[in-house]
Amino acid sequence: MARYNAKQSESRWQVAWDEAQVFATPAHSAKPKYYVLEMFPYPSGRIHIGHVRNYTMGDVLARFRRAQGYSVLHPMGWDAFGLPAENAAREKGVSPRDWTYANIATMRDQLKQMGLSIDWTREFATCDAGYYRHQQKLFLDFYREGLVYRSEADVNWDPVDQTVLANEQVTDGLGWRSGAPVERKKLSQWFLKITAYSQDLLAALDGLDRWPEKVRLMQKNWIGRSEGLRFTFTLSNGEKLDIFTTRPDTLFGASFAALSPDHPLTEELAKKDPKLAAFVAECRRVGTAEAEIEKAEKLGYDTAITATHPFDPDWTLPVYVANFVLMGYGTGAIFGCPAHDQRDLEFARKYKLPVLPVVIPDDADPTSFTIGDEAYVGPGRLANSRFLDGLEVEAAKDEVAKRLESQGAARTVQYRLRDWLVSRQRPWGCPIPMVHCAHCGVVPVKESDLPVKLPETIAFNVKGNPLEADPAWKHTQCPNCGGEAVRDTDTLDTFVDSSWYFVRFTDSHAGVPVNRDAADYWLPVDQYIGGIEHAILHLLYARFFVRAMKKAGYLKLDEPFAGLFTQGMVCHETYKDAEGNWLAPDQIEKRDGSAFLKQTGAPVTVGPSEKMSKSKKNVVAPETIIDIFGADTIRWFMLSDTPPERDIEWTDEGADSCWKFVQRIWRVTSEAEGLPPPGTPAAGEVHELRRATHRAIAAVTEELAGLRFNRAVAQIYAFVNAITATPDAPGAVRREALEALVLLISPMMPHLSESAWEALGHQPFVAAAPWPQADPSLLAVQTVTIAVQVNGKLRGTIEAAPGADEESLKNAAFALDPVKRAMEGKSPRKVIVVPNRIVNIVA
RNA sequence: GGCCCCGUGGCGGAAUUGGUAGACGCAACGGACUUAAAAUCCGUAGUUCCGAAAGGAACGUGCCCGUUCGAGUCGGGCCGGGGCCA
Repeated sequence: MARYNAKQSESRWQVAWDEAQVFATPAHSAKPKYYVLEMFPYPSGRIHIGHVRNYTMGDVLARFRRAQGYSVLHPMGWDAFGLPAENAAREKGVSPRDWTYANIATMRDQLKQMGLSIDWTREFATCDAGYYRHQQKLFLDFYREGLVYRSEADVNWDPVDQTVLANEQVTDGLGWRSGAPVERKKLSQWFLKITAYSQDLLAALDGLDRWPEKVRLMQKNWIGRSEGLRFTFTLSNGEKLDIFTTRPDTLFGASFAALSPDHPLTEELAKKDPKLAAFVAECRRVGTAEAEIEKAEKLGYDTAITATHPFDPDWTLPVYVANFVLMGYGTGAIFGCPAHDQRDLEFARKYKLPVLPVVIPDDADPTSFTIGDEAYVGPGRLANSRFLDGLEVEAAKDEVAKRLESQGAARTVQYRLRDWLVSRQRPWGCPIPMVHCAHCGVVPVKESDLPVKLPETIAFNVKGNPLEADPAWKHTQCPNCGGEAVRDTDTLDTFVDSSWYFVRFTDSHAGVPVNRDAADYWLPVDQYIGGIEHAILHLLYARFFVRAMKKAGYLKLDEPFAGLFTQGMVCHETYKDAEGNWLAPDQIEKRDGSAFLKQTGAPVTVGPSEKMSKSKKNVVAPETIIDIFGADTIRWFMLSDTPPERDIEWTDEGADSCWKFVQRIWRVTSEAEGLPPPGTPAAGEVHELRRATHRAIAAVTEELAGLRFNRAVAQIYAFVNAITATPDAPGAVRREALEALVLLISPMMPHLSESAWEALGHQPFVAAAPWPQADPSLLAVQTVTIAVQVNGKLRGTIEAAPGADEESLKNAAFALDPVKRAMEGKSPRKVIVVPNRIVNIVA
């Protein structure tokens, strides 16, 4: 019998599926719908192994649900705008458009070689004008709905590259490309009003019961709801200062008040105080990332103004401008209680301000309790706080709020979530469809003039944003007055592109952003699969977008993704030579458990397994694996052993063993001679292989439905072992087993299973064959093995019919030799019998 | 610092959710087939101790304590690793 030739078989079936349009999804179907989606890739150039893992999982699910009788939508597209294309353009002198589309062509080919059951008729790239024109329309609709606004905002400014940087592009205060110190700069920017949905985005998390708890928690923390009190200080210069605090209970521990450097009052004071102006400028030198501000040394500037304590007209607090107070949070002004807030404490220590504890832990002595280097933020009772003394923290908060409400204070809810700044000073993105007119101000582009297309050629030999430097593109007429005007030269954050692509897939060719019928039918996505790195931003933005699109009349949907699965990364051992240079796996050869450089035989240090990355060279190219073993082998590897949410380690041995298993299945299933023809009933035959078959069907079905691919794989191994262990099973039983095997592996190893299906005498396609059904009568066990314990220690087992009565089980247990030995000189005090499980004799 | 997750053979991992710990796979070892190798097939295998052997005993899921007839699973405390927010 010939070995299975994966290469020939795989390309043959890929062509056949394509010609027969097996995976094209009809717009309408009487079947129930199932929308499975993997996070679409950025077209970086080649598929990497993380993509393989992600798309294999999605494809298994798509094929499984299709076989179960669902109408499955399983599309693919390209998250095609973004910085790498600009870098390639700058470095290689190609156009970002050509570079991107060439990458897409390569990667599409690679995905097809994986045998993914994708409806390619729905494919699009976000850099297609046919996609982003609709995004521009959505932007204008959101503008009309009041969900888009323009505002001054602090940005991280790279003075060398003359560009705005995202927080992630700033490391240790330096720009990631230029290495220059980043400055804070104010620019007029476009915002999406995600905070209009803070409460809804938070509350709706509870309903996402098919999301990982971890992701829901991360989103919850990100939205960051906190309840607090807004009240007013009267200042010595006669002004009022609004304060927000989550700890009104600590008001008697206050030792200062502090303003943000960006507070309007600060700006006003700075006009008359050059030293303060200099201090503010100094604060702005740090980037905008909160973590960075947090890490920076706490600095303050004493304004010489004082604030009157709301409960004591004779008690005044110094008012500082402090670098750690954020204008974006609360009112941009705080009162500082050093004893119970770490930042306030650091500030107070530096400026020698009093630190008075007012909350005493229950187990501490109020007279001796002092604060050292750490603020006390735990529970306790109030002290040193006049009328609050003795109250618990929560009661004290209430009491303060109650008393201050008469002075105009209000209990308020504050969120950490900020509005979404979507302006990017980048040329390879979706142009913002707005025009700036000297007479009319900011004017939306007319819908009939959409799309605002990117220029055909983008010049990269300029400082700053090439769109800004392109007069032909930039200058236009005002849609309002027809006079001279300029386009907004910013483009949208690429997270906007990925916030609604899953909607577009429901009808990628519609002349409007959303075909309402298709969207209503297919959405929400039933199962979304992708990396945990998108747990916060992408998923939160998509959730917001669906709400905004609903408001604009496009959708009736509440949540975009009913089910979410976050898969783990693919890792590999790392290698270094004697000089500490990283080495690639294909440069290494292993002998007797040690590693050597292939070329020279020099010893190699084997390091820990880490996420595959170019910098550590521990990458394995999927196309190489597919070339050697075929797609089914790499797919099987991605599903085996490691639970899908955990990091998986790629090993050559593992790949070999998957390849061997492909061949084993081929051997087992291609021996069809002597079997009765397809369709021969096995019902009525009694054989242990029949029971094994139906147990396997039941188990694999359950594991696949729960996305526990590694356990499904283990069940299939066990099933194949059962088949080879019973070579003389009756023909009909054997046929039933082999057909079940082919059907069960078909979502995971689609090409092999088509070939095996054919070898078993069937017409193509197994990909269109229905999922096997387990016969419940064959799942019932014939005998159960019952553990027998003496004092909780295992002493033996007994075989019994399921549901055997307690008395006979006890008798059988006591009859066991090891039990007799263990019971010597003792008498049973109690016997616990758990039906079908265990007999435990307590002596 | 707070919150959350994880810790099981040489390795990846199972364990019906409190009931026989180590399924399945990798690596290893023994055997069959072969001139030989590869491939394949059959078998062994948690650790330690006793025994010539058949077999038997003790220990065993990061550590300590607890609840229970019974704990990988539940509770408390610690150690180690990771994540998110500070």
